[in-house]
Amino acid sequence: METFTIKDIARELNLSTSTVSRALRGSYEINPETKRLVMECAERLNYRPNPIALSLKGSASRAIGVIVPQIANYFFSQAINGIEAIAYNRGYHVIIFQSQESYEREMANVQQAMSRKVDGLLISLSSETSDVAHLQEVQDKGVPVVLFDRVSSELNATKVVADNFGGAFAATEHLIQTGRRRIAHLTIQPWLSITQERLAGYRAALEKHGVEFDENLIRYGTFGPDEVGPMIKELMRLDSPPDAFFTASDRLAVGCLTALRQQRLAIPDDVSLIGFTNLNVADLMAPSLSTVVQPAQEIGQVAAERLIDQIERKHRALPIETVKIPTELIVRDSSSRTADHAALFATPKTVTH
Amino acid sequence: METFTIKDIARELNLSTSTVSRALRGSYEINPETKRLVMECAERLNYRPNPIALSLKGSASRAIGVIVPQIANYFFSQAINGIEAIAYNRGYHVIIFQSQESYEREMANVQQAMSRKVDGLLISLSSETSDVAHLQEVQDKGVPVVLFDRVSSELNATKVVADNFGGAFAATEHLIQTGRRRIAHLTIQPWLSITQERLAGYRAALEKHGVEFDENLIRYGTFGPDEVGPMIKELMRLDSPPDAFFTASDRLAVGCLTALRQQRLAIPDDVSLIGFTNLNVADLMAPSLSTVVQPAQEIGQVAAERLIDQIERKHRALPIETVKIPTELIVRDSSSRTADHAALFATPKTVTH
DNA sequence: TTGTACGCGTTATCAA
DNA sequence: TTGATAACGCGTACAA
Repeated sequence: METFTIKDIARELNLSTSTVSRALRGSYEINPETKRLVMECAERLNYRPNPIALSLKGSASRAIGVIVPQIANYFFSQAINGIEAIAYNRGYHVIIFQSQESYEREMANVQQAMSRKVDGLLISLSSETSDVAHLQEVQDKGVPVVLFDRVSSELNATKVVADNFGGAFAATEHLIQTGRRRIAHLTIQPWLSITQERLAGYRAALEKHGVEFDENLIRYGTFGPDEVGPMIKELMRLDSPPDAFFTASDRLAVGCLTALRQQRLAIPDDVSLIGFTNLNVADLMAPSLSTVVQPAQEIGQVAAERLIDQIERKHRALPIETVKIPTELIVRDSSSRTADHAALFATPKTVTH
Repeated sequence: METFTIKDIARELNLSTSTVSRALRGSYEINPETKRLVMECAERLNYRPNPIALSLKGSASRAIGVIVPQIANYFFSQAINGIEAIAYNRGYHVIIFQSQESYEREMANVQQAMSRKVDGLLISLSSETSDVAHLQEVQDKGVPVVLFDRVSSELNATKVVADNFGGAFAATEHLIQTGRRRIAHLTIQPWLSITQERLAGYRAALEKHGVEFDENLIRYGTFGPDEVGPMIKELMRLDSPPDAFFTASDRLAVGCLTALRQQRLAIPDDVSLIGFTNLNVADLMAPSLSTVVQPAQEIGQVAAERLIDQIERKHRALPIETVKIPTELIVRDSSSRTADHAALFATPKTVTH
């Protein structure tokens, strides 16, 4: 399976490369018979245009750059899955970069993506990023940018996000409706768009139901595995400790559970509501936890669709908008959990040994 | 942050592009003063060589292709994370392709990677792949190939895999030592290297301890969410049903648990051993399940290191070898699980409401 | 020590 | 309708 160029076809047919090129891309006036010959020959030789040469020439590279903070994160890997699926169907390749939550590295990524002549850029901002000048520059060069999940209001670009407000609202309301009043909210860096939207949803639900908002129950940060424990301990030592937890990530959820276990603390049966996880994680956590499921894959798909739409109709002005993908609240109530748990941990009944 | 070329530097300094090129790559005899000037100017303009032009020129593209069956799979996303980390440190970009477990698409991926002039290829075979001629061709063109996780014995290339035999052996032996004799093994496609190695480890452990091997307890396949249930039901209806499960993937593990729950079947407390999951999943599954943890990230790192070593010392013949990365067996015994579980599901003691 | 010219694969422009 | 040529950015023989 050698790789043939336009030259090979030209030589084969005693034509010039330019004629072959025209025939191949169907453009311009050309002898139908010549065209047929070229197409036939290209088919026979399994000719594929060299994307590198195309990029160098300045035309489309048919590659899109994707910059995420971390690949090894269920949300992002699912999102990338969605992106890749759409990109593949529409004939694009995906070049992946990790910012590792570093602003420096994100800027380097953007430069590298540009120098690789990507046709468009899909990015979820690092947690360190507040200034978006580097993305503005990309746009200024005429390369479409679509933000997803971690977005910035300072950039005038299409954004695709989960309905963070709605998800947080539903989660909080559910907790309130099951009798909780002291709902701790463990979340990530306060300046991220997703953090703010979730907090807003949380507050709105409290307000609607006349539950007092208590700043002491909110914890922000990038918690390492060893930092969640002390934080939980601190919360539980409050005069009026939490009777529920609503966390902004599956990492925090797991950290929270682990901490409670290690400290041999208990919270009421159906209280702990784990927010914003991915569907697979939700499955694994079942039957113990309720969950707001993030539509990771769908976010990736929609973002990729929007980006490619923009790439392919650069001339027309496409509307810049923010697309909100709905979240899903999976509630496991006390009874179902107890039943599940009973089955899982019961003494043997079916098996003898 | 415009992008400057070698030409800009040449014009700026009234030099020819070739002089600048030489100065930049330090090669050849060149006036130290000129070199200094060029370097200084390049620094000032934040010059970055255009990778596209480099690739077209035929020299290194400083990109490596990574082909995996699925990105949205904990194992592969972690592996990619490891790959990207190493690649980044050594100045390479990662272009990702998904074969979606399709042989056709894997071949297309390989072609695309080649036409993007990757300097090397890292691949985990699709489950449909048995013929590796497409990879042989890549090697024949002088492009290094490293296989990881899902490898083929038919290709003479460096391979990086988990110690599947050892992990399966340890897991099975643990089950036997805790009194189990009817250990079901739920696994994936029988022709995959990893499947065979794990099965061999399982059998070796049985043999060592004089436990009879029963073909009826082995189940192969690509089980969808709805297929695990019936399979478990079937197993439990055997005259002598299993008293333990050893599964080859976290998906199967979760499917198995869900099925047991749904069917309200119970197996003894510390019996179900879940094999071959990734560390994060193991965390989530705790406290209920013992686990053989796959060193996904490390596999990715080692594979990337080997590949880049081969890329950068193409001239010397590097040894072709198979690297086995150890697995880790995390055992949760009955008592710890009970304690964990008690903390997690206990009636409230710390919280009043 | 430095400059000129060519080629990598392709497309666009202009001439035939 | 087709062919020759320049250009994209770079490295490198070869000439100066």
